[in-house]
Amino acid sequence: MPRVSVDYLEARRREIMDAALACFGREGFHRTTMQDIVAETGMSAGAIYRYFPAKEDIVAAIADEHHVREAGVLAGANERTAAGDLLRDLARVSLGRLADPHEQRWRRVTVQLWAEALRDERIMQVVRSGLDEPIAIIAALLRRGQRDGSVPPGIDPVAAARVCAAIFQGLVLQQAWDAGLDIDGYIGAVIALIDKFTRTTGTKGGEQSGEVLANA
Amino acid sequence: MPRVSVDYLEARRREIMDAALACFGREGFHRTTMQDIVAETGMSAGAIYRYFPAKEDIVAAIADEHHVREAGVLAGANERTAAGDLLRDLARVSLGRLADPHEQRWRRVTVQLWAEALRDERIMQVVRSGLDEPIAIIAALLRRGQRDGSVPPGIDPVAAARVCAAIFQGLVLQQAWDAGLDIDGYIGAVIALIDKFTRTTGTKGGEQSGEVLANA
Amino acid sequence: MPRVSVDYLEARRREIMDAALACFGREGFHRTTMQDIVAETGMSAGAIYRYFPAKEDIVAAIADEHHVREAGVLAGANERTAAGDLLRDLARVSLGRLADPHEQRWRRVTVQLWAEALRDERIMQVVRSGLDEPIAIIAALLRRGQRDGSVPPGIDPVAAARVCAAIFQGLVLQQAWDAGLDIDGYIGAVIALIDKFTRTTGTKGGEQSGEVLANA
Amino acid sequence: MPRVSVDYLEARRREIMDAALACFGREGFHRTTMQDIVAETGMSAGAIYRYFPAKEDIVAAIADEHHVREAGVLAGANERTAAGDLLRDLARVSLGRLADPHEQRWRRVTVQLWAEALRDERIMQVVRSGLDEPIAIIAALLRRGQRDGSVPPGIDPVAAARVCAAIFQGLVLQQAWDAGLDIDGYIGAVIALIDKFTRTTGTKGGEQSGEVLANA
DNA sequence: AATGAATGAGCTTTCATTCAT
DNA sequence: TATGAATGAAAGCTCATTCAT
Repeated sequence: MPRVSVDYLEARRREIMDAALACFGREGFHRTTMQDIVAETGMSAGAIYRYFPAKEDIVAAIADEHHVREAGVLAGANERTAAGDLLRDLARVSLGRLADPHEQRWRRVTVQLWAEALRDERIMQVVRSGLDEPIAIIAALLRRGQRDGSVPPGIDPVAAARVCAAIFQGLVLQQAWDAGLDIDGYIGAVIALIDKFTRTTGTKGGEQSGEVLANA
Repeated sequence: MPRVSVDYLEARRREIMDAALACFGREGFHRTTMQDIVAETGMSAGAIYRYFPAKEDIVAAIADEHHVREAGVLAGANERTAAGDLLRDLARVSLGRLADPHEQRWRRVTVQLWAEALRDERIMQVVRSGLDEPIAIIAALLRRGQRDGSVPPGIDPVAAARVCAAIFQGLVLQQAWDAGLDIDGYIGAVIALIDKFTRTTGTKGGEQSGEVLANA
Repeated sequence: MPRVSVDYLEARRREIMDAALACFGREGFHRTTMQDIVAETGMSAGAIYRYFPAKEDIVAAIADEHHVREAGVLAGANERTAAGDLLRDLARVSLGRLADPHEQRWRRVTVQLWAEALRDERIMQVVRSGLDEPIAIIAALLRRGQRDGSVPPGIDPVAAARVCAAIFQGLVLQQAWDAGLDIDGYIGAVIALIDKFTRTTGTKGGEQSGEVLANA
Repeated sequence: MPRVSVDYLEARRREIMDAALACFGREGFHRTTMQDIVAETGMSAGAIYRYFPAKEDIVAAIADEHHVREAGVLAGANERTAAGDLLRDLARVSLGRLADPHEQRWRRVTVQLWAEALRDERIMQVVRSGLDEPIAIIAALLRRGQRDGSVPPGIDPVAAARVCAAIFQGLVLQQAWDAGLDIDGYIGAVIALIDKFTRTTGTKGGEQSGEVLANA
């Protein structure tokens, strides 16, 4: 019989992660001290260690949550839509999400995680699967497009998928550096690129609604 | 009259920066201790402090050098070549450079710098000008292309330039995570994209030599 | 009218002390945390503090129990038996008791108490009376032996009693370090020593039964 | 080329160990904080960590030194003297050494090491060889005595050697508890015991000089 | 009465930097 | 000038104890 509800424990964990997210975004993982997180949460040091055995585990938990959030975006991408339409939708949704001010806190932490992955295998696995999964999905989508003729043949689908991922990553980075970045303009340029790259199959590319994806 | 020659001082500075680069690439800025750098150089702690007043200044010097190296790549890009050709060359040269094994050490440090910029204004200025300058150059190039009809109108040149930069940044990141990445494949996909995007002006896109740029 | 019976309270106290004994034997007083004891008992932290106001008091209670157990062994030693016989019986009973596997848990804790006595006056008093009482009993016994001629004159009875105590203490220590120690062999050597030291008064030393002592 | 002489480094290490010895004797290993040792040495925390990588290593170094000191006492015991004489000399020298006020600091630490051995394998090995080596030496000596008839047959030499070790250990413990203990009286009782136990071979036991042992 | 989450002082250890030699 | 031993503030983490529920 737990003295406090599972919800309560979850809420506490959330509080800590939110506080850590704020601190990490501000100062980075290494410059953020446990005291900073203690101060941000208003809890005591001991309380935090009840939920996370070490500072490192808070970072790992942040990395995991990051991954879960990113992974959700691509969840509906296997639909039977035309490749070009799907690509456009993916671009609109995944890039468009960066415009949400509620998500802004995560941008800076994402970049920190990229760097941290280089020296922490645990985080590397998380961020790498955060890259490999989208690449696999997009490559499959491009392969399908090549079969139905909407995507030019003679292009390595995986390499092209990497480019798509890069277009996403670059925006994350640029927006982390400059929160005021014109994301809609960026999306416009990306859509234009896709339009040129994929053969439109009836519907006009630039006017697609984003509703092909379930969880927009 | 200086006791030791300027060359000697330069050489020592280089030694320190090389050692720091190795350490930073391995462990990141924060996990690298001055003792690590001391051990890597074979010098004494005191000697290093004679060349850099603080650890932070070594990082800043690394950031500066990083910027100088990156900036060089775009130096010859203002030529009067067709926009599409120039873009292809830029892609080949700047992306192709990442394949050079001698440059590999820098990749991991570059990603570290991206993260570090978020909390160090000094580094932010360096990395941001490392982004803004290419964007300005490419945007100008695209604007020229739009004027001569080789680049589609109705696209924000700055936004499109950002996408180009993102394509570069994403590759840097992906290669930092996986040194064995297929860079040539990636370049192929990028060139294909450019081919679709720009109207070829006589010469066939995919066969351009990279010699338009001076310092390849 | 008490809510719970005295027996119940006693039983819980016992549980705690048993758990503490197990923990202390394993990890020592200082390395044992209250959480260890909580886990070992299966009770809550609060419950334990209801029975012992502080960790220190558990240690003190253990010390007290230790003393009570040891003191019992010598209880019947004032009998009017010949000094040599009594010494032999004391040796057999007090040393022989160490062979009891049920008592093994206490050995390691005994050594811990010896060390702890050096910095805790409360424990010092307990362990010192655990030494002084046997010394007084054995010294009296030797003095009696000197009067009746069975023990050599010209020997300080207290010093000799200290040697007897040492022979006991040394075995405790050696067995704490090595639970597989040959205790019977050790007892044999001690008996041989006593045989040489005391003049046998009719009965042959080595064949004495241990039943002179009441609580064997 | 070391900046400071080896002697200097040795001296610094000594200082730390002396300070630690004082602290450990006063408060035990666990209650002694690094700050205590810092204060006792007058050095800084960092300075101490230059000589010992962890607090545990100071304890281990103390244990090692303890062993070296104890081992020295038995070094000359393989002489061709009569077993009884050798035993008496061993008793006089090893027990007598405890009377030296300069050695008093070690007594309390010895008892701490006994307890610590129970939960630290590294220390266990040191203290156990500090027991096993004397036992081996004394057992050999007793075996020799049994061959030449000066020691009673039918006694397990190893068990008897354990008893001798116990007589030493017991005195260490009792003196740790009470620095004012009458050591000479104790030695007298031990010598009397040896006299009864071993057949004197010409010289009268009680009058032996302690000079049989080289390093008294 | 019992619980166990919370507290926070205090622990060991690290490391950028200094400065006597 | 170069050295590297020394500094000491500050880091991450622990754990005896409390007290709202």
